[in-house]
Amino acid sequence: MKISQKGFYALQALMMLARWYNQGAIRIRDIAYEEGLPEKFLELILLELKNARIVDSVRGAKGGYQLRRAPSEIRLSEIIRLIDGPLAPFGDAEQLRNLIDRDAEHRSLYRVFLDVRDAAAKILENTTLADIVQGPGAESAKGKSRQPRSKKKDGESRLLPMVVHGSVHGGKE
Amino acid sequence: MKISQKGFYALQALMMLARWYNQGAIRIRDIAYEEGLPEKFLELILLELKNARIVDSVRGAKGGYQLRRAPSEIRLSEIIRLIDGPLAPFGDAEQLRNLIDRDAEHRSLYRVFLDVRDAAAKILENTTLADIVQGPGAESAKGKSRQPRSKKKDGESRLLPMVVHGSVHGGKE
DNA sequence: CCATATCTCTAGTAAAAGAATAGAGATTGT
DNA sequence: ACAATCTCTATTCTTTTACTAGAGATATGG
Repeated sequence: MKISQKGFYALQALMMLARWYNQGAIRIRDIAYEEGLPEKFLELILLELKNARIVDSVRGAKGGYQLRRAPSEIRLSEIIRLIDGPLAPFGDAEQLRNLIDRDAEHRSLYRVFLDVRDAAAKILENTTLADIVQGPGAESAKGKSRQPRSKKKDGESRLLPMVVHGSVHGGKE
Repeated sequence: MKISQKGFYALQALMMLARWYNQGAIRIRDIAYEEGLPEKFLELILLELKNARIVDSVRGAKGGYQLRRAPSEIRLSEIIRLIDGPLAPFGDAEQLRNLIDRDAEHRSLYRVFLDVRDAAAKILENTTLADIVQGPGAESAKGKSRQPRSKKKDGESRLLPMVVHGSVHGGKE
């Protein structure tokens, strides 16, 4: 199993959305800027995550993206499988199980591959976005509560809006 | 970590060499034929394995390849690292450890990646060629002794020589 | 010592995957 | 209406993967 740059971008973006869970939609541009990702590329990634029903979009002005489920309900395995394919280091789990049954000559090698994939799956199935972020979306069993995030200074993003005329858009204010 | 076709070919070839451990050199052509691998490609792979001191070659007529160490001394991790790179699903272990120290924002994600790589490493470091073959090279602690291999019928390979005028070349007869 | 078998080594190449970029279209807020 | 956003299709550039080709070096056997 290999996590591509794209897969890593997806995870970064989702971590950010998890931190802002339940606080309204965030624009692609802001995610790209904050995480330092190529905007147009991120666009495609978010679209893919949307089609996979992991995130939701709000279109038009004041639009953006948000998680469709709680961070604790989104497993890393799901994201990685979507973007980068099977967790197995060679082929996929089903294929490996078939080969273990049918190919006597290489059976034990395939078994090792399957063991590796099971080990990876065990970790990634049991880790959710909530486990790897701190912030609104973080209340799982495993996050040992690390450093609080640093405040960003104000640019033109909607992420830390001035209090001048209202709070964060999308929050049920 | 992803095992490429090339990596799989390497493992197949080495498994075959392990089965024939201490029984003399085997020609590229025979390995390719027996395992159904592209000969010229396998040539490059074996060369790489040779430069990495995993196999040894005998040049000239009656030449071929053989393992340089006992199958029980050749770990799958070594082969996979050589052909397909680091076992980590993203970057490599050292890089991940650095990022865990320095990148507070993504620390816990990197930690998960490192956990996955450690799990894979644990398996692959502890599995040797002896564990996945049956035959002369198989005497480890874990192989649960599976089916004996099927005999091949005689073509023009040196693998099952006629007893007509001498035994297998390279054996210390 | 020549012919043949075999490994050695350097190039090349076609296809796929990876990592974006571009731009027009659809929707919504004001 | 108009600007801000997401939506979607296409295109491009680079790297990696998976080979293939062929000349060179070396050993064996006769």
